[in-house]
This record gives sequence, C-alpha cells and structure tokens, in this order.
Amino acid sequence: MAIRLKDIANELGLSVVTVSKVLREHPDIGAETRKRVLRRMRELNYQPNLAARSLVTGRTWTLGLVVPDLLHPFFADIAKVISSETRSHGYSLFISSSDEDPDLEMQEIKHLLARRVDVILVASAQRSVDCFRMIEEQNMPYILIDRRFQGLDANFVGVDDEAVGGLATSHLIEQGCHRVAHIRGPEVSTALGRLMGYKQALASHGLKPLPGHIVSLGASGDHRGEKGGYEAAKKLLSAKPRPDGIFCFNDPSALGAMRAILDAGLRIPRDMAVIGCGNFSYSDFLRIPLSSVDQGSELIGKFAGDLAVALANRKSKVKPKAELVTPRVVVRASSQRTPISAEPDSLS
Amino acid sequence: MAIRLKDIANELGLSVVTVSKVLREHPDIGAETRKRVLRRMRELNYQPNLAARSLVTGRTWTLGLVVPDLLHPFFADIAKVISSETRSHGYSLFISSSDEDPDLEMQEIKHLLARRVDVILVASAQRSVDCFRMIEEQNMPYILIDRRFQGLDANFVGVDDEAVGGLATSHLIEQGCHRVAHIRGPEVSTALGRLMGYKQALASHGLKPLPGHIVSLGASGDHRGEKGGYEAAKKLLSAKPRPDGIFCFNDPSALGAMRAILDAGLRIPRDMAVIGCGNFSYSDFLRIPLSSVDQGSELIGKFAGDLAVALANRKSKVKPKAELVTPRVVVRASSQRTPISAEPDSLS
DNA sequence: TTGAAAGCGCTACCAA
DNA sequence: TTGGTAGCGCTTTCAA
Repeated sequence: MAIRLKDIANELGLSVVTVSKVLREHPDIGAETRKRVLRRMRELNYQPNLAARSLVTGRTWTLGLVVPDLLHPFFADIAKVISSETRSHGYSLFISSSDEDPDLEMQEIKHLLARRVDVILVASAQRSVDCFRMIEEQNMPYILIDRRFQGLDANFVGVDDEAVGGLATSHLIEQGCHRVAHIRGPEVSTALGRLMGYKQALASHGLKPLPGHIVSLGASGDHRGEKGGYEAAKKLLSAKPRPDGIFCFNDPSALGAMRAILDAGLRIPRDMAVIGCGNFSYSDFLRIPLSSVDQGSELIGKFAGDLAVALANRKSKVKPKAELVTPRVVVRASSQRTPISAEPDSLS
Repeated sequence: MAIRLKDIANELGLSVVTVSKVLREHPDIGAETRKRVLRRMRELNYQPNLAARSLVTGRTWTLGLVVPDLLHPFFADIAKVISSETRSHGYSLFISSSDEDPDLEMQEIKHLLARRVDVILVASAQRSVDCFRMIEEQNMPYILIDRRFQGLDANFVGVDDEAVGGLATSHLIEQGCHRVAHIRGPEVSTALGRLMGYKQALASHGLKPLPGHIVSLGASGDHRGEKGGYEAAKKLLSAKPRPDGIFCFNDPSALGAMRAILDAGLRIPRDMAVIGCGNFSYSDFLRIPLSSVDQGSELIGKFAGDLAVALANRKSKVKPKAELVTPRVVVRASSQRTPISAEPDSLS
C-alpha cells in the first residue's frame, strides 16, 4: 500500500541497498544516482517504514513518558518541553496519564517495554520500587521525573523539594508570620521533601511546628487538591493558636485553602498569608493573586529531554545522574504583607 | 538482549510458532503446552516485540495526535481522554504540540506517516488542505479535531461553534446587555463559527453588531490570548457607544479583557458583562468568576478516540463522519446580572 | 495439535 | 561505486 524502497529501486533499475544508502545519506553513492533517487523519493513522498528499520537497528527513535495527570499544568508543561526538545533529535514521544494509579502506570510501562522505546520517562505513582527493578531487568534506560524513591539509584530530574519548602516557609516568616502552618501532600518524595524543608526553615528561625499546624491533604479522587485544600484549611482555622500563614503543598490546594479562609471571614494576607507551589499560569488572575514557588517545569523538561537523548545514544550503562532544579519564590498578593520586594509575573 | 519468542521456544523444546500461538491465544494448542509456555513467559516477564509484529501484520496499534498547544487545558483534556479511551483497546498514543506552526505540524505528520500509525488525529494549524491531501495519498485514515477546513470532506470531531457563539451572545442579551461586542479569534473555523453564531444571535434579537464592536485578538506569539484580550478590550472600551457586554473567543482572552475593564475602573458585570469559552478549571477561583461556554472537551476526546479505533479496524475507506458536540453555558459572576438561574461549578 | 518455510521492509556486511 | 546475501522478531500459511 505505502511505497517501499523496493518500489523505487525497481523503477530506477537499482538495487534496494543503493536506494537505502541514499536514504541514509551514505557517502559512497554516485552524485547522479543520488539525484535520481532523491527526486523520485520526493515525487512519491516516500516515508521509510520505521518499524522495519527499528527491527534491524535495535533502536526505535521513540521515547515513552508516563505522568500522573496530563491536565496538571506542571506535567503538561514538562511533556510539551520534552517533546519539542527531543523531536529535533528525531524522536517521537508516547505520552500517557496514570491517574495516580500504580497499576495503570505499571501496565503502561509494560506497553512501553513491549514497544522497545529507547528510554522511559516517568513521574511515578508507584509505592514500591518493584516496577523499576523490572525495567532494569529489561536493560531499559529510564528517568524518574519529579518524584524519586528511597534506595533506588536511578536517573532523576526534578525540583529540589527541600528548597521549595524552605523558600516558601522562610518567605512567610520574613513577611511577618509567626505561626506558619503546612498543608502537606501524600507520602511521595515531593511532599516529604517540602515538609522537611518546612521544618528546617522553621528550625533555622528558632521555631517549630505548633500542634495541629501540619495537616494532610485528603488523598484519593481529588488529586488536583482544591477540595482537599479547603478541608485542610478549615482544620487549620480551628487550631489553637490559629496559624497566621500557610504553606500549601501545591497551588490547587492553596486555592481551596484561600476559599476556606475567605469563607471564614478572614482577610488574605493580613490575617492569614498563603503561598502555594507550582506557579500555575493563572495565578495573577485570581481573586487574590497567589504567591507560589515556581518549580521550573521548563527546565525540568529540558534536562529530562537532554538526558533521555544522551541515554538513548549510550551503548553501555553508566552511573545514574540526578539533576535538581532550583526553585524560586514568586511573590504576589496572597503573601505580600510588606510593601517592598514585589515580583509579580505581571501583564503589561 | 530482550527475551525473544525463540528463546522461550528453545528452552521448552517447542517451535517458535507454537509459542507465538500461545501468545496470541490461538485455540489449537494443548492445555499442558499452553500452561508451560505461559508460565515461562511470566517468569521471564516476556514482552513481545511489537515492531516485529507490526511489520508482519501491517498494524502498529499506534495512534498519533498533534495539537497546537498541549499546555492549553482544552487540548490537554482531549489528549488525556483520547489516550485513556484508546489504551483499553490496545493502542499507544504519540502526542506532540505544533505551537500553531503549520510547518512544524506538517513535519510531525510526516513523522507519524513514517511510523505507520493506524490513525492520525490533528487539531490543525494548517492554512491550506495540502497537508491532508498528502495524508490521503498515503491512504492513512485521519480525524480533524476542533478545527475543520472548507472543501475538505474529512472525519471531524468538535464543538458546534455556531452554537457556541449563539449561546454566549443570547445569554448576554438575556442578562440585559443591549450592546454586545465580540473579541474574535484568528481565521480558523472555530473563530469563524463563533463569529457567525454571534451575528446570528444578534440578528434573531433584531440587533446587529455596532461599528467597532468586533475586535480581533492580536495574532502571533500569544496564542494563550491574555495579552491579546487585554488590548482588544481596551479598544472596545473606547468605542462609541461603549459595549455593555463582551463575548470573548476563549477564556484566556476573557481574562485579559476583564483585567482591562477593571483597570479602566468599570465594574463586572454591572457596567460590562463578560463571557468566555472553554470553561477552564479555575474559573471559579478568579477575582470575578468567569462565565464561559463549555466546549465539552471530554466528549470530544471520547468521540475522537472511539472514531479512531473504528477507523483503525476498518479495511476499506468509508464516508467521513462529522460529530458535533453541543456546547453549554456555565453562568458565573462575570455575566450574572439577574439573581436567578445560577449554575456555578461550585465547590462544597 | 504442532511445526517448517516464507516473508514483512529495512539495514549490515562483505564481495564485486 | 554498486549490489547480493543474510537476518532483525514476529506472523501467516500450509503440511505433517
């Protein structure tokens, strides 16, 4: 149905090998022959069958990416950057969402193994490292994104989560908050790192978390976290003493938290300052523009894409590499108590 | 490196064919043999090489999706739904962003052709239909998403854009707006359809657009449209007579427009009502919650996924099919002038 | 119920 | 500079 090398070879009275060499810009081909072949290829809009090529070369020029939720701007951004970063090197990218379901994710990864992608990239929802041992057994290079696992020496690209927690918390303290609370995320490395950073920042200011000032986001079914943030903030509002600042695990939970605070008749940031994490695109347009820690999703995507290309080109295994992106605080109204040092991502 | 059918066959003293049949659940295989083979496959975590299979069967169980911008929640949602909808049928999905660049999109489509995906899905940024003629020449089934082209009889799944424009405009009129303006999008079917619906709705109320009340979004470099919306709204604010309602091509442009209106010291919706299109997730959390026309991205994704699976299963070409999703208005504060008929996508 | 042979479209290797 | 041969891992067909 589609045109094959053989068709062009027959038409031009050449061998398949010769045409194949022209295709791959092999040097030892006569100028005249090359021209004839190229012209015919263009006329027929010939597209080489990459599956056939893969079978011979053992490389598919294909990468696989699994994220928890493609709708989440953080992961969408990473996916987009990885795609465009690797496309220029000739790769195509399989993308899928796991919906935070470890089994679904595992199934997707098996698919990618069967497809013999050159590298697997995954922002993982696994609870154990079994899945990665499986990948390693198949000698498939892989890169963890955003979330890592204890005891697993793997390639990793993500933000420095302790720095995230530290920056956010210190910022609130510097804005005059004396009782900074934390709405923490689930039992994954990102949430744990931010929690750690939060505690360390408090400690370095001679403080520690007050009782009831660390609340967990509700877990399942609401991974975007608005509802969880709302509920968590309600708990914080009834804590004694009441916090005067909240560092939220992510932006959606911060949105929920802000709503709860406003519903309770308090003012933001005067009575309660809020900072989230993710720096999502519409922060500036919110009822109260949301301060947030930027996780550098673009940089993460860029690093991950480059690393993937590098891994795909390597014959032998090398020591896994971890790249930590440095976060930065973007101050907006929700935490801005002092008039100075504004840095809103403003329009105009 | 990876395990092959042959390895398992040799180990078990069977032929490759037998093992292959077990793999594909072929009926005429002895119960005992089947059990032995399956057990060994599981032990070795055998993953069949799908590239090799494709070469024989001519099907890759692979789909390709190209969208203008994966970061845009509308397209991210569609991508996610298509992925999960088709995954259960055994398909993997290549996803890429064209950044609204026709050449980049064309290049991506050529890649997909070379990969022999079973179906191409594209929310296209093309200006002409050449690209689709090329796809047709290769006998590749394809589905247009969201945007269609005049004179091209192709499979299409998208929202009914005239209905979008009609619903939005009628809603503003019913809320008491007498001079409804429109911030229109670029020269693609979606923008043209919405513009048409806007005019028709005005006409059916015995009105027509006043001079200067249709303004174009600035084009390039800002396809998310906030800045364009801001500029466009500024023009509308200085129109005489001034509009008292704006139907914006999409939500980002509506955000920009609202900012311009507030900057000018006007109140929303009292002085100027605003409605967008897209119903993006965070509408409820905005300074002024944004009314919007929901485009039914989930339904679009579902239809497109199902259609793709159907096309992949068909041997012969059939008449292209167009599926139009019916939009619905989601009323929030930005257009709510009468106290009744609220239908916010509210929390709690 | 099992398996031998042929071949999918391409590339690697070596000979002419 | 050109091309014949072999083979990538799998499925299809048909014979045993």
